[in-house]
Amino acid sequence: MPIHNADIAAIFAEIADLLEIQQANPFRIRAYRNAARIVGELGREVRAMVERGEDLTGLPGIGDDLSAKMREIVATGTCRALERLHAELPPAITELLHVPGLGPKRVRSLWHDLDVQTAEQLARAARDGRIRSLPGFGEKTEANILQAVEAHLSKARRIKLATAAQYAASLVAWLAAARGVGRVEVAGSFRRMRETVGDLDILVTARAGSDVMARLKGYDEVAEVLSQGPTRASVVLRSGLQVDLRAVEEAACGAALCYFTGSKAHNIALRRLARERGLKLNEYGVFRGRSRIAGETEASVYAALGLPWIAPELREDRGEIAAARAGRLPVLVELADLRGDLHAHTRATDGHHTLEEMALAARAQGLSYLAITEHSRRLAMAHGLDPRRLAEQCEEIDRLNATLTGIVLLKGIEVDILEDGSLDLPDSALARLDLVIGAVHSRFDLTRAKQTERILRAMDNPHFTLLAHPTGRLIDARAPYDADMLRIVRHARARGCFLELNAHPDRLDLLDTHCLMAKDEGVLVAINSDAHSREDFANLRLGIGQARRGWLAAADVLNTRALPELRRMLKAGR
DNA sequence: GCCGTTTTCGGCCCGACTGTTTTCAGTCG
Repeated sequence: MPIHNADIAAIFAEIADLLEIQQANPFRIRAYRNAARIVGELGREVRAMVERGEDLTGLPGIGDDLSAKMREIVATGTCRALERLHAELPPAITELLHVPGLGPKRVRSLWHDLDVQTAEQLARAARDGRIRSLPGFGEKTEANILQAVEAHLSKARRIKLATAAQYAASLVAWLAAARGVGRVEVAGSFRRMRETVGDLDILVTARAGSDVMARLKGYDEVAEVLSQGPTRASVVLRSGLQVDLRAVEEAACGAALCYFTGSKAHNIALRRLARERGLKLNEYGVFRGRSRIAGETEASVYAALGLPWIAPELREDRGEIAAARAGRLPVLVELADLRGDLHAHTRATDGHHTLEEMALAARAQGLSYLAITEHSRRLAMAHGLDPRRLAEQCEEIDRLNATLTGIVLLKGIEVDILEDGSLDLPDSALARLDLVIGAVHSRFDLTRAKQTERILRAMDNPHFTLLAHPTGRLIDARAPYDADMLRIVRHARARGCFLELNAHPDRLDLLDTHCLMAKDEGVLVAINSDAHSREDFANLRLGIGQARRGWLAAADVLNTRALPELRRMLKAGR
């Protein structure tokens, strides 16, 4: 069985959990957690690195021991350190660590004193009133545990960024009207534009005597108040979404925004940097001794640490601090840089609006060109186009382009890549188009070798220009198909093709790590809405967020080009 | 377990809130 990075990351995370329950050295635990994160976010396959004999200790936070364990896992599928821990601790006990409110100490005493090993046993013990008698526990704690484990068993998951945005908007408006409140900022993974968020972290600047904490409690979507103090509070909304609110004075706003935006790993790295300079960084500012030397703006905080401001999307401890120190941070692509959109549908297939309606909506979004790329005949459910209907649409586009101002429609197709790597329409039909997007919509179950070959072969078609939603994953709903993304990226480079970053909120595909890979390999990425209705162009901002997380600058994005240059680039690859 | 302008050992980010405690441990972000 081939070992993927996610497998290695899962083993390291499990070792960290088990060590935590054993109350091992916290920094040893952190080393494993850090390694799990590094491996999980790595664009390259560790397996391939091992096979090529590469030195894994070059990865941040990976030393001799962890690199040996990674090689062991690649070779055997497991590692002896984990097996040893399994012999010492019940296998399912790490699940308890993931119940909110339970940490290593409590899990340990629940196991030792009550023989609780699973979430189900925990719920039963709480219902039976057996937990309150344990030292350090009480009735209140027992009730909290019961509630938390029941919520845990009913699987409260991370929610998609676009969904979180809806909840955030109305809550922000509500809090902004509180007495004595200045700024209201949604921080956390939401601000870092992660594709899913686990909770909403909201920062407000507030004068003394502000009623913002009370106002949060009074929000009509609040189902439960988890904690509440003078400067921070946590509530759960009826949707199950947790909201953490933090209030600070204006002078600490920048430091608090840094702290509350994270990521945790980025914060730790910043604080280490501060210590190295004899400073202290916390959510109130940067301090030399007792005097605050920065904190009102984020830029002042970074400046005090000798760094330029770092965009939130980069704050994942993936090398951004070193890049900032070296003056090599990318100038990230922005929504305003997009000149056009290269993937959209109309009523001709499964879209909801006409050609003209889509064109006008794209123009209203500030775009100057829009490629119409319907599904091909294979997708019968979507009423995909055959050569005749495609030709008719092309004529309609010509007629429309003659009357439209400020926007140009391009002729395209989102053609199915069939199982053998051929395309669902004949070359004669593809030849007259401005661009051809190839997409995998079937047979997600092929082996890695076959799936990869299928896509490479499709790219070999001389008319192929752009690979749609390259991994095929649907966030939280469908895993990516198994394919060698590095080979695909390199083949795109060799063939003069491009990769799509599909901005649909369920897709956000390419992933951020693949954007980095494409950039490293010199392959341009097209940030496309895949719009099926006029409203969908708004999703482009999600794609921009994902691209920024992948360190892309405007020059790394295909559709930041003005139309004449874009046409030249599309032609060059064919 | 990692790492180095405090360097191969001895450090490793920092503070808020809760509940069970009579001064703080545990957990979380």
